[in-house]
Amino acid sequence: MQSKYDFKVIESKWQQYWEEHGFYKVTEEPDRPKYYDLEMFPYPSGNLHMGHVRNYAIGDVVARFKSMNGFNVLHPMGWDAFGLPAENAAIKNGIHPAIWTYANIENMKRQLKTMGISYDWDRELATCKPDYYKFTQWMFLKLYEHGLAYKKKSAVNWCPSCQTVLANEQVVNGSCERCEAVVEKKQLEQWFFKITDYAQRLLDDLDMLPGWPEKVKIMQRNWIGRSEGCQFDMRIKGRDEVIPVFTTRADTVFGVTYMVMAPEHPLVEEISHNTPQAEAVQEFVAKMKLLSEIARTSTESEKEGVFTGAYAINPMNGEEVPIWIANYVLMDYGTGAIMAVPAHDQRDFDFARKYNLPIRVVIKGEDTPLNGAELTEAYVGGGIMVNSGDFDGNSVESGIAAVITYMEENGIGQGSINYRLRDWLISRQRYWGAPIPIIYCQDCGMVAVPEKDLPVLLPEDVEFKPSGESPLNYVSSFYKTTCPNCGNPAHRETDTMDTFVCSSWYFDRFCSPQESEQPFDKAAADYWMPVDQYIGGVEHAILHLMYARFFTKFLYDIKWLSCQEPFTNLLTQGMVLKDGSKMSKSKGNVVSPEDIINTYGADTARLFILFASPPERDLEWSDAGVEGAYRFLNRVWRLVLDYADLPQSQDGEAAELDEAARQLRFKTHATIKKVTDDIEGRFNFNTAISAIMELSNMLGAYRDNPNPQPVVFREALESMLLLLSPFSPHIAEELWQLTGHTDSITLMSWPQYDESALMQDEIEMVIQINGKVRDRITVPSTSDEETLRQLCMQTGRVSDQLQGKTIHKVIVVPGKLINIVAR
RNA sequence: GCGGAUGUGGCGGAAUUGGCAGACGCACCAGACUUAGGAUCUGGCGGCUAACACCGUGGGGGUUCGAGUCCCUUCAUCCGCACCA
Repeated sequence: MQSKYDFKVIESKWQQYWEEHGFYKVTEEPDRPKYYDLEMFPYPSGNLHMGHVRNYAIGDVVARFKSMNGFNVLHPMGWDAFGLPAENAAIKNGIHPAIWTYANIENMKRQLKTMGISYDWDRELATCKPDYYKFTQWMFLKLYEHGLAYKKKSAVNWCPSCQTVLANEQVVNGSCERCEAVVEKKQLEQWFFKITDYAQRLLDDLDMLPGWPEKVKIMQRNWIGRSEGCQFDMRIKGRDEVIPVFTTRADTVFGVTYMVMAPEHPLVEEISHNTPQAEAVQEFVAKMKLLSEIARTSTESEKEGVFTGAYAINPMNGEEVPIWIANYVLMDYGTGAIMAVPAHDQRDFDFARKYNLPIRVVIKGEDTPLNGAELTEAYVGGGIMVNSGDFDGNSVESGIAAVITYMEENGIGQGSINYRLRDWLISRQRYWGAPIPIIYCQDCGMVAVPEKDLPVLLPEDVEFKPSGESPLNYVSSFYKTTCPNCGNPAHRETDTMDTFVCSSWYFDRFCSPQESEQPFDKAAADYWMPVDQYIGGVEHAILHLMYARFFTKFLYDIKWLSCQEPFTNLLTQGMVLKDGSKMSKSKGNVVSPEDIINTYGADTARLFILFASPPERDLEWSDAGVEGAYRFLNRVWRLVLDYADLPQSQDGEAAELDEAARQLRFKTHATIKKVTDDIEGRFNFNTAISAIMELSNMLGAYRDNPNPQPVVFREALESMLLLLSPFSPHIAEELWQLTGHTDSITLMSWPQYDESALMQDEIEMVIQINGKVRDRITVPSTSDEETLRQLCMQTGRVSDQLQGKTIHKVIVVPGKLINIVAR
């Protein structure tokens, strides 16, 4: 016998077998329970990395496990194939993004296939293919039709050195991730999706997702950032305009001593015009414009501002207060202007102290001074309203309600809710994305491309240069078109869509990826959706998962989907680390999955990565650990080959089991139970694998038994292979065949444990004295408490320990321990 | 600053409901087989001990017959958000 099993031969043999027999192809079967198991599809960067391996290994265990448990499992894979790296490669190396992308997909698919994952490759999709992005454009049209896609002027990240717009993700600490130039803000006409219309539902429905990690839900809640308060108008002294403000602290409205507008506020220029402040205001506004978003809004940067020369009137008490502009007020939250209450808001307090603005206390807490000058910091706690006219005496809570009611009754303002969530900017001035299907006609204005004209195809012959504009601007065959309304000359929108748009509905497409007339077949989606288990990195906790939820709700509203949430259960896997930090080229600590699979095989790679750590946690890569996994599979190999010629299992029980056989049978069924619970209940694959190792260890020990009982042994061996098969499917298939089976192990049912095998006649119990383990006794499992009390006193060690002590109490935990409390 | 997570042998980790701390694996040590071993098998392996005992889950305190697990407090590391009115 060879000392090492030949994984190369075995793995390619079974991969070929599965493929030839169409093992993982699925169709809707209304009579069977479905299970949609999905891993986040990758960006085709060119090579699989360990994070992918971990992601897909986890997903494959789930798929194979569910399949063996009778579910009709949909387990597809595809490519998030639009995106910047392809275009950057084009700029740098002169390779067309499409060629680069498809070559990468080819290579990654090849690598993925060597992993032996149970994908239905017939459903493979790539978001950059016209048959896919046709429907990404369809999604845009539907949103546009329902008023949820709109265009507005907006500040975007602009890299002055690359001469291009950057996505938020490409801005690292205020600088361009590629050239490290400081990113500026630039005003551009941009397309947005009105995700804010769904803010409340996106927030509320998080409660319908018990299968999501609490961490992710909290992050989404914070991101949506709902806050309740009220909005009211401040009149400007001597002018007709009013400035609306939003506050969560209506109870402090009598403490307003100034107000602040964002420097970008549209009224700033108006109100400072013709005042002595005009010049200072213009200077300050100009200065702010030059700053990056980070430099402008960071908590670290000092608060700065200037007086506008204008005054506002507090509608509650008629007081005039100066209007300032300052860096700490943001144009895109609330109304872009605030009432400032320095006594009860730390930011206002800091600002007031710096510019010597008055501070008036209107909430009296315990031991807080009533004189603003004595405050050392803003008082933000609870207390009683003071200096607030008729409202004095109210608590913070009742005061907020009372002030809002008063405002509503007197037409001053009203209760209002604000969200931190912003609309989703989907425009990209890039080539390698789905073109936004809009046409501009001189006569008709903005016209949506009719559905029948989709897809708006990306032209192939394009010149790539970093110009700050979409390369599509320079392709006249694309740019120039005719108006679908009037037929006059018109031009196309040249922005393409953010790739997050493409990934917001791909899980729907997987249900029926061949559809050419519609994005997906409703019946198929009704059968498969929602995704039962979604698995991927936590880095997508907010953006991708929020956008996908938004799309799902929208598709539900327009009656294309019947589920309101796309992902019932979410597993966020940890990172794969090497030497304590993330694998990266710059650190030189990258371990290549392809090398590992070549050296040890896919079964070993999968087994190690699942064994080393539970899935949610970060995983420290260990070459020695991989060796260990490989050794284990070789032990299993030898163990099975040693006994491959055992007789087939017989019906019914073996006549009489000796003690060793009973123990082995107990272990077999205990392992089935443990592995099942670990996979199903909590995805703890590491402990599931360790349980299989224990069973294999016991089988190894049993080989020395002079009187082995073949039926029990065979049951143990076969159970071990079945339990191992979702983790390391190739070796399990091969050994299953070698033990005389003709059907693939993939088609077998998951083993069921026999409750009666888990019954033990005798159990070991721990005896504690005052909580410390002093002895153990083996007793019949049926012993009653009284018997146990007596038995435990009789052991030598216990009676020694009890010398000279009085027993106060004896606690019996059935099946576990006896604790004698003695003093 | 706010929010979240984690902290257990030399290492990765286990202990699921308050009940034997350290399963399983790695590394290491000893032995067997062997011309040989970086293969395989057997045994050992938290600290301190000759042994008994004692100590031990980041630190301190508490609840309990009993705490890695619950409560209070504190430290460290990591992640997310960050002037959100």
